[in-house]
Amino acid sequence: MKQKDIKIPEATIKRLSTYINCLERLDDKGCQVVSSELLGESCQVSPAQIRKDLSYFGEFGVRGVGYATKSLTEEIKVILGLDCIWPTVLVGVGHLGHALLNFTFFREHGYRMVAAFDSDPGKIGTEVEEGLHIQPIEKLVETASREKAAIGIVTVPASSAQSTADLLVEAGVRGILNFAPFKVRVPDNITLRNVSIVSELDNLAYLLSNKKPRRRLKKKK
Amino acid sequence: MKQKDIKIPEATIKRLSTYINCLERLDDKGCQVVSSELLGESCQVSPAQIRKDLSYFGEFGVRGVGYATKSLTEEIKVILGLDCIWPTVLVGVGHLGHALLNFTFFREHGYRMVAAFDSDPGKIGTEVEEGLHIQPIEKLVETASREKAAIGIVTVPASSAQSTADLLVEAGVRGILNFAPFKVRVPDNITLRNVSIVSELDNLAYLLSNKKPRRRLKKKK
DNA sequence: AACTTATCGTGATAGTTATCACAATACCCA
DNA sequence: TGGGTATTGTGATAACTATCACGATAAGTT
Ligand SMILES: NC(=O)c1ccc[n+]([C@@H]2O[C@H](COP(=O)([O-])OP(=O)(O)OC[C@H]3O[C@@H](n4cnc5c(N)ncnc54)[C@H](O)[C@@H]3O)[C@@H](O)[C@H]2O)c1
Ligand SMILES: NC(=O)c1ccc[n+]([C@@H]2O[C@H](COP(=O)([O-])OP(=O)(O)OC[C@H]3O[C@@H](n4cnc5c(N)ncnc54)[C@H](O)[C@@H]3O)[C@@H](O)[C@H]2O)c1
Repeated sequence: MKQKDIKIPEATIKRLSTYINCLERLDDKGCQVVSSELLGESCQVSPAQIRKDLSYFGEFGVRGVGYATKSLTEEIKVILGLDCIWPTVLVGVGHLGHALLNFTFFREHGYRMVAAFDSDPGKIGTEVEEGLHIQPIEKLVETASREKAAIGIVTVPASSAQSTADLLVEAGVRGILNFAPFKVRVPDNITLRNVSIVSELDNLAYLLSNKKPRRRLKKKK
Repeated sequence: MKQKDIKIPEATIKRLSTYINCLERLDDKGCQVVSSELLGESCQVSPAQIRKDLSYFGEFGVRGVGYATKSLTEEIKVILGLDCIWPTVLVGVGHLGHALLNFTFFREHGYRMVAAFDSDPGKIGTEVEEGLHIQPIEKLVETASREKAAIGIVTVPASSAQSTADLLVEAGVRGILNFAPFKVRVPDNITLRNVSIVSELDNLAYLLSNKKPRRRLKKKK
């Protein structure tokens, strides 16, 4: 095991999250042991990359054999902090917010939606999910801090993103996942991640418009 | 202007997409000219990074002055291929698909949703957006190729992601944006991008569980 | 026209991440 | 029990990306 506190590449963390998925699927197929080669095949990552990623955190495999599917899954969950429940709140129950609230995957993977807020009076009280009623934005600080929400998801329009983030910080959340196309500012001790679906599509458009049939990039100089 | 065909960092492309956003907001505020410093301030990127990103594609600024807000916006759109319309189809009109279809941002930025498909007979014919009716999945190849769809968005369950991607390829799309948590395989000449919202949250969970109050990362060795 | 100021464009440099290659070693079987 | 095989864990290396520092230069000013 390497020592703690060396910098772990962000890309490694992203891959670990996908490994869990692939491992669970392989486990469903009856695979009790996986090699880095097989796992790599299944999640389209090179075997060496997988071993390197894991080696940042310890030794989880058996040389000559591979990794025990179930226990590796658990180990990775521990690494990512998914072995506990993260109380989460969502602000802005519009189209996207509604989709996220109904995304069962989250619940199955360590996140618990403890409250949802919106500023539209017409939406207050609506049940968006088993036992979860939309609350007025004015209740955010009170409710979120009472529920000890650790994560806040922002799905309000860009123009309200900053004020929403401010409320979440006031309520004591430690991390914010922002879907609005606006770069909000938060204090240093708050972890912020932006998800830009538009950028993903734009990236696709870029690749398509610059890909001439069969052209190969990578030309040096 | 540097020569074409050198490798552009993917991160650069992602940033260019966000620059457009910030530039449009600055333009709304009446800023006709922006310096890399001001733009950097607004989108939380270092001025040097912005200049470097742009320099991959040409010289767009005026030394001692800055960049003309409007024309830089247009230039970046050309770089990303957003100066034309991308006919796009979406498959799987569930919670997420519905949100994406109603996301006006896309329409305003060069993407035109030309068709939406689902396998649920109960959904066929429903109007999801001005003039856009859900079609049966059996019509995908016919409709998408007739409409010359270039991009396909996959929002079906993971178990159907591969077969959906196969249909899109058959229909002649050139790029696929996949939201399902399954690594689909496509031919070499198809551009594929995966969007993993779960990974984003997991990344947040990781950062939160490893951040001790006030600890500073970056310790060497 | 020379001088000043602001800010760009970019080569050089530092830092980060991925790939490679192989020593280490657990299991299997005779 | 010892030799063969498969597959890990990791140091070294290569590739990529960001940062820095400064020369270049356009516009305004005297
Ligand atoms: N729809 C998508 O597919 C999609 C994709 C990527 C990003 N986004 C971004 O996500 C955000 C939401 O998108 P959407 O399509 O769901 O929009 P939407 O208009 O459907 O939903 C926004 C919701 O936020 C609520 N709201 C507005 N101001 C608020 C405030 N100050 N406090 C609390 N609630 C408030 C509104 O009442 C509404 O219910 C936007 O910033 C959008 O750019 C959406
Ligand atoms: N909801 C979210 O916020 C969210 C977030 C991230 C990723 N995702 C992923 O996006 C996908 C869709 O999620 P969702 O929440 O919208 O699910 P959903 O069940 O609400 O929607 C899936 C839709 O796909 C349709 N469908 C199923 N099989 C199909 C097929 N073979 N061809 C065409 N249509 C088919 C279904 O009829 C349904 O309408 C899933 O893979 C999910 O993991 C969802």
